[in-house]
Amino acid sequence: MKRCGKSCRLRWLNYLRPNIKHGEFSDDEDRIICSLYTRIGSRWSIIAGQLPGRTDNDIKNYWNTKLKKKLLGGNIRPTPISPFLPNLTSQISSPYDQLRYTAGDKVPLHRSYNNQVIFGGNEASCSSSDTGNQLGFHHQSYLSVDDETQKFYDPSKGDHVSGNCFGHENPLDYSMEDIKQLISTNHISTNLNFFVDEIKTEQATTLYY
DNA sequence: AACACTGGCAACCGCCATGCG
DNA sequence: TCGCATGGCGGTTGCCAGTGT
Repeated sequence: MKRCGKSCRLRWLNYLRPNIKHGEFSDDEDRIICSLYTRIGSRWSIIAGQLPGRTDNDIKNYWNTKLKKKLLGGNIRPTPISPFLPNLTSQISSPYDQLRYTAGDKVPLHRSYNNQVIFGGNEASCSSSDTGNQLGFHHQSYLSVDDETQKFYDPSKGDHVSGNCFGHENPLDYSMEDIKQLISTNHISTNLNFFVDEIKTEQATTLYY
């Protein structure tokens, strides 16, 4: 057959295997893919795990060829200016982010909340510390999501905070438009990757979930 | 009709992890 | 512990059908 074992295996896994779903993705599947992508980036195998019958390859192709364009209208916009945020005046502390921001720039798509930066569901706290570190914010505390109330919990206040950065009461509630906005910044996976790097190098000291 | 261009998708590549003798 | 085979994964390539000129 002029095929190596690995190639055959791949063919089986991605195409021939029973119960593989071929054809159009449903709106629900779109939503799940988008939601997970904004949270974990291009971890296709994990995303595929949430979509029975879909393979990682399938989802990767779908994202790259259709979904991304569908969401962004084929136009990946440059980082927009968020109306939420104050000007950055603090010192940039991360060499990483010096490539992206300079003092006085505005930070995209994160609402400043008592010097906290918020985005993204349960990752809010890690993202806030991440982004905060990048941008040189000085955090007094972090926000975490309370599993029972599904609200952010601010330890510094000892209280819950309603809503997410898109104004939804449930911090885990995102519309497609929200996700579209998040992705369009082309910023999220970078943030998460940066944070993962911090974990790897043991620079991260606090992680809430 | 012929050619160029584009988009979708299966397949490939390279790297890393794991299992096993 | 080492070396090899295999598996898993994300990024990329190349084929091909459809579309435009």
